[in-house]
Order: sequence, then structure tokens, then C-alpha cells
Amino acid sequence: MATRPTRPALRERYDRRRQGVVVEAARVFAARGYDQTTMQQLADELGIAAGGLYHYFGGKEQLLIAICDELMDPLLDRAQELLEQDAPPEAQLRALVRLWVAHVVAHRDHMLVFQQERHVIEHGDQWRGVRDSRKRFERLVEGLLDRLDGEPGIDRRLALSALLGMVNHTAQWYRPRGRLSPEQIADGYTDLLLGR
Amino acid sequence: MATRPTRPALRERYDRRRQGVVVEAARVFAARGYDQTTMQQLADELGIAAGGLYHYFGGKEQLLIAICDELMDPLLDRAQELLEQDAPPEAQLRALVRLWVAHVVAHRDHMLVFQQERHVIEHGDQWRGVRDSRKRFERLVEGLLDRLDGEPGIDRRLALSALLGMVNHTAQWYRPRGRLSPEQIADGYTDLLLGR
Amino acid sequence: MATRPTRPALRERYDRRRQGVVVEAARVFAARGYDQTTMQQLADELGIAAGGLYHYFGGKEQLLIAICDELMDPLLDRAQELLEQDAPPEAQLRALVRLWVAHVVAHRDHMLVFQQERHVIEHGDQWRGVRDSRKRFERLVEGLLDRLDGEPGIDRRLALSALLGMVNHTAQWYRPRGRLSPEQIADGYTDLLLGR
Amino acid sequence: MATRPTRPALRERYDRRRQGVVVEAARVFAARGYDQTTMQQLADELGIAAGGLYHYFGGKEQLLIAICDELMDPLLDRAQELLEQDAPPEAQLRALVRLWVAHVVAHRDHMLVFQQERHVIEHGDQWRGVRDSRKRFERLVEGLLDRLDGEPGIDRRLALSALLGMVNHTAQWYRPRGRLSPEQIADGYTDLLLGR
DNA sequence: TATGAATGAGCCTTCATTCAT
DNA sequence: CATGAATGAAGGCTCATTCAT
Repeated sequence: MATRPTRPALRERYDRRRQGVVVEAARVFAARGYDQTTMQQLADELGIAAGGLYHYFGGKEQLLIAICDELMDPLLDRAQELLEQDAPPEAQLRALVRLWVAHVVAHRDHMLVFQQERHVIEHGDQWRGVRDSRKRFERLVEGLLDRLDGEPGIDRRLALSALLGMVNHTAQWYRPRGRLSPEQIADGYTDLLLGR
Repeated sequence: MATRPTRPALRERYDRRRQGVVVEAARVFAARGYDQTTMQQLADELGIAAGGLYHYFGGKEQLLIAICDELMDPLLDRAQELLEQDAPPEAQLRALVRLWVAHVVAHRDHMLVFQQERHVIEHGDQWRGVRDSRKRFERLVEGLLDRLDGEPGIDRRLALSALLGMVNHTAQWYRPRGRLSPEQIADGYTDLLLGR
Repeated sequence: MATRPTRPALRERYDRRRQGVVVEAARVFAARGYDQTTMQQLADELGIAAGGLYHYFGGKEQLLIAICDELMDPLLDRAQELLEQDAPPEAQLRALVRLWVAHVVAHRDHMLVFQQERHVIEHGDQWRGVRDSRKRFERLVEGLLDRLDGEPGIDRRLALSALLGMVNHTAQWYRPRGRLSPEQIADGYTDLLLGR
Repeated sequence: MATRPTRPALRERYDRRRQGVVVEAARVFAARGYDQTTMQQLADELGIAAGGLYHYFGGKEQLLIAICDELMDPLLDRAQELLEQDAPPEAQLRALVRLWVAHVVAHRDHMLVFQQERHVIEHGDQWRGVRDSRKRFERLVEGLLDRLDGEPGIDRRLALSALLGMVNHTAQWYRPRGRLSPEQIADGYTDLLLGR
């Protein structure tokens, strides 16, 4: 039950399959809803037996946690990386929003699941990691907004909330091959925020 | 089984109680999640027997529909009313966002449930009414944005999505007795959009 | 709860209504099945409130008992009356089958309910009366068959079972305004039994 | 959820168990009544958990359908087989009634359930197969009766109804180790019908 | 590893019955 | 007498999870 193999060759295959399960689960959960999707349905879509899922995850909720981790961890990493560089706040903001929007549209299903299950994430020890990641990311954005020069045309906390709202909402309407590229979308948001 | 009484006196009491159930359900569903809440728990919080809920609603899903209707219908009505008046587009936008934000914060629980169950609403005939209301509201806002004067600093469709994102997201962070009033929040959003 | 009024005027109305309930219940139970019919449905068809039924019957099962009593009691009475008369066995048999078939087709719904709920009737003290009536009636027919003259072409017990089977089954196919009258049907059965 | 395994070895075991469930269900339903028997009680008698029943049947009603199919299908098959042979009508009738009575007494429980739930079978698409089988069987018997030589002493349609009534009723009184064998019973019925 | 049969707890819903009005 | 809201005890069914093979 969810014990990672020790031999490297096996471990690699194991990790690859586990990763496939997470992606497929995100897709199905996003479409049908986490609670409305049975482990059986998920297994069917993966072409394996229901019991087989338990080789990769201790249970349904751990699968949900994995989806959220896969969403938050790389985003947080890249954002931190970016902010450690030395650049003017406005340029950093533009770069961050690009990064962020790109991540959101690349993980649309993860995002939709994350938003659906917001109330679950707020409670319980097993969700502490996900909760902390989210908070840390918001703090990063908040700090960056505070470093922006000039007279703020809008309350800084409100600007943060607005930005969170619009970027995250992108997952709900973005379609690949749409009229606007992720970069154009991101820049649109940044311009809005900077009053351009 | 959810049959509205015919006698006026009884009907009034029935409607009042039904309304109370919807509000309480929105509160509990928002906190615990729709799927994670049992009809028993809901009944307990209302101080009635589980079976009693079925005097007012045909089932759990109809209760969810009622929550969404109670959210969308009055918003749509008031927005239409406002847009029928003769006023400059910018003033109408400001008024509309105020109205909208006020409605969202007054129906925070409804909104949270609505967002949680987005994927359910997208499918099934019983959800057609709710889907249509949402689309109609978005069209109203879209039309208003199109009537704004001047050089748009941002793509109009993107502005719509951004506005939807930030306003709806308000339900997730707004707290009564917070630093900003709903009006201040609404005006902040409008200013952002108009590049002020 | 099912207390018969004492004042004659009221009692008459009460009895009339109670009788109407039994007939309607037989009709609905025969069509939908006893278990598949709710007290609410029954009340709806009668145009009264569900609670109102309990003025006439202590409960659903007592209503079923009343249906069975209304079926068996008059049949048994008339059969006994007939058999007390002085007539040749063959003539008595013919008369009895006529009486019986006429009763069955006049109480088709009662019969269908009675047959449906056969397994319920077999158990429980509250069903003793109905069970005894049925047995007594069968004994009457059995005794009459035993008094028939001549060489029996068929085992007497088997003849009894056959007769019970064909007459009771009549309830399942007889239609008013059909090709054969109840009397013709009855005589057909008698002729069959007597080898005519 | 009632999905037949594909691998032959598993399928065989599955079919055997499913068959066992049908037989046991017929027994319990005949004794207690279909509606009065809970899936839990049935599972208890089978020594499995309640949920386990749903591996073999989609639901309680499908179980009932299976009972009826198991009753009607082989009877219809054998009757058709017999009637395709070249033999005088009277001999065929005798053979058919023997076959029929033998089937009824061997499937007493199935028959009792079938008769109990007559009203259910009459309605609904899922019952079309059972309804058709019953009708087809009756047509077979009807056709055979029409081919009988000689002056009919009784209306042919009435003879059919009488035969159906007496044979089917056999399920309600026949006991193994009774005085008469199924063959004797069958021949008794045939003699009755032929005026012997 | 993988399978799928089996478990058993729990959920939504129904419904006979009661009782305040 | 009549009403219909309310109760509460089940019942059918689902589904995450386990485990023998």
C-alpha cells in the first residue's frame, strides 16, 4: 500500500505511474467533482483495477493531497526563485504574473479541484502542508505588491485579493488555442493592476 | 413531498420555513461542503427530524438548486433594473459593481457553495435554469463593458473575466467588520478596471 | 382513531365512508400492489388527507384485513345458506360455482389483493379470522364434491384444487362486457368438473 | 455492480453464485413476500454482506426479474421443443401439461413470487421480457387447444383460462411426498380438460 | 504487483403514523 | 371530524477499502 520501491529501476516506473494517476485524477475530479468520482471510475479511466490504486496512494484523500501538492510546490519554488533575483518590483510583478498564469493554465484541472475542495483544505492536520504553501505564496505576492513604487491607486490588500481572484479564475475560462496567449492574459492583469 | 400548501396562512409559514432551510443549508454547505454534509446533520442544525426536510425539498440536489436560485435570481433582477435606467456607462458600471459586491458579501455562503459545485451545475437538465441565469448575468456585464467610452487599456473580454474573478473571489475573503466596506471594495474594483 | 360513532345518524355516514375507503383501497392495491401503495396515494385518490384515513382504520394492515373480510364473509354466508337448502349435489354444485364466480368477478380487486398478500395472511394472529374463513369455504366445497354421485373421473382432492385454481384465477382475466357472462363461465367450470 | 467477469474461470464461479442467489431469493421471497424481505435479510440467509448482493444484481428489482426469467425461459424452451415434434394434439397436450406441472412444482417458489408480484410485472419496460414470455407461453397452449379434435365440450378460451388457473395454482398446494405425483396431477388436469 | 470479490459503514430517501391546530 | 406538518425507523444502495489469489 503506497510503498515506494527501493530498487531504482522499479522506483522509476513506480514514480512514472504514480504521476500518471495524479494527472488523470485531476482531470476526472475537475470534470466530475472529487466526491462524485468513485475510485472505481478513476481506475476504469486509467485502465487498471480499483484495488490497484492503493499501490500508489494510501487512500482517496491522499490522492487529493498529491494533486494539491503538485499544483502548489512547483509554483512556490519558481516564484521564490524569481523573487530572489535582483530586478525592479514592476518587472518582477510582470514576470511573476506570467509565471503564475502559465502555471495555472498548465494545471487547470489541478486548480479546479483545488478550488472545489477549498473547504476541505481548511481543516485537518493532513492539509497543513497545502495550507501553508498557499499562504506562503500569497505572502510572496503581497510582499511584492508592497514594494511597488508610486502612489497606489488602490488599497494594497484589495489589490492582492483582486489579483488572486482574477488569476485563479483564469482556470475556469481559459481554453488552449483561445484568442489570447497565457502571456497576453498575464500582461493584461498586470497592466490592470498597475493602472496602465 | 415538497408540495406547497394552498391555504394562504399555511403557505406563508411554509415559505418562511423553507426560506430558513435554504439559508441554513447554504451556511452548513459552505462550511463543510455539500457532499460532506449529510441531510441528518443539516436537520440537526435546523432542529428538525431528517425526514422533515423532505416537506420542503424533493431531495438534496433540489436544495442545492434552491440555494443557487436564491443567489442568482435577485442579482439578475436588480442588475437588469439598473441597466434599464438612463445613465452614462461608467456610472452604470460603478453602480453595478456596488450592487454586485453587496450581493456577494450578503450571500457569501451561497457564493461559496455555488463555486464549490460549479462542475455539477454544468451538467444536467435540472441545472439549466441556474446555468442560464449565470450566462445572462455575464452577458449583462459584458454588454456594459462594451459600451464604455474611450480607448480600452485592456482587452474587453479579458476585462470581463478579470472582473468576474475578482468580484466572485470576494466571497472567500470578505469578513463583516473588516477594514473595507463593500462599497469601498466595489469602487476599488471599478477604479482598477477603469485605470484610475 | 377508528372509533365508530354512537349516534345513529353519524354512524351511518361513518359506515358509508368507511365502506368507500375499503372499495377504493381494494382498487388501488390491486393495481399498484399493497406495499407499493402509500397511505398518501390512497388518501389522494379518495380526496382526503392522509391522516383522515386513521379515522376509519387503525392502520394499513387493518385496511387490508377489512378488504379480505369484505371478500370472504359474504361469500361464506351465501355459500352456507345455499348448502343448507335441500337439493341434489350436482345442482348445488352448479349453483355454488355460479354464486362463487359472480362473487369473484364482483370483487375482482379484493381477490387480486387477497392473492397478492397470500403469504401475509398465512402468519399472525390478526389474520386468523381471514384464514379461518378461507378454510371454512374450502371445506364447504370439499364436502359438496364428496357428496357428488357416480364414479369420480378424477381424484376428489385434485378436483377441489383444480376448481379453486380456475375460479380464483378468473379474477385475473375477467373483463366486464367480455364474451362470456359470469354465469356462462361458472357453468363452463362446472361442466368441466362433471365431465360434461 | 453486476458486471460479469470476462475470464472463464471467474465467470463460472460468478454464474454459479449468482444462480445460488436467485434460488435462495425465490425461497425467501415466496415465504416472506418480496416487499417484506429486506436485502439485509436475504444477505443474512446467504451468509454474505448486504453489499455483496450488488455484485450479482443491479438492485432488488433485477433480482426479481432474474427469478421470473429463470421460471419462464426454460419452460418456454421446452414447450416449444415439444410442440415442434410430430404427434397427435391430445398426446401433445398430455405431454405439455406434464412438463408444465413438473416445472411448476420444481419451481414452486419462483411461481409463488411470480404470482405475488403480478401487478409489478404488468408495468414498466424492464418487465417487457417477462411479460412477453408469459404471453408467448399462453399462445402456445392456446394454439394447441385449438388443434384438439372433436366437439369441444367447453369454450376454448375458457378452457385455456381454466387450465392456466389450475396448473399455476398447483404451486400453492403441492407438497413433495404428497399423495399424488406431479405426473398424476398433470394427467388429472388433462383428463378434466378432455372430459375423460 | 495486480486483480476483483467482498465488506460494512453510512447516506439519501420513504412512509406509516401521530398530534397540534 | 379533518388537516398536514412532523417524526423516526428502516430500507435500498453506494463506495472506499481490504485481502485472498
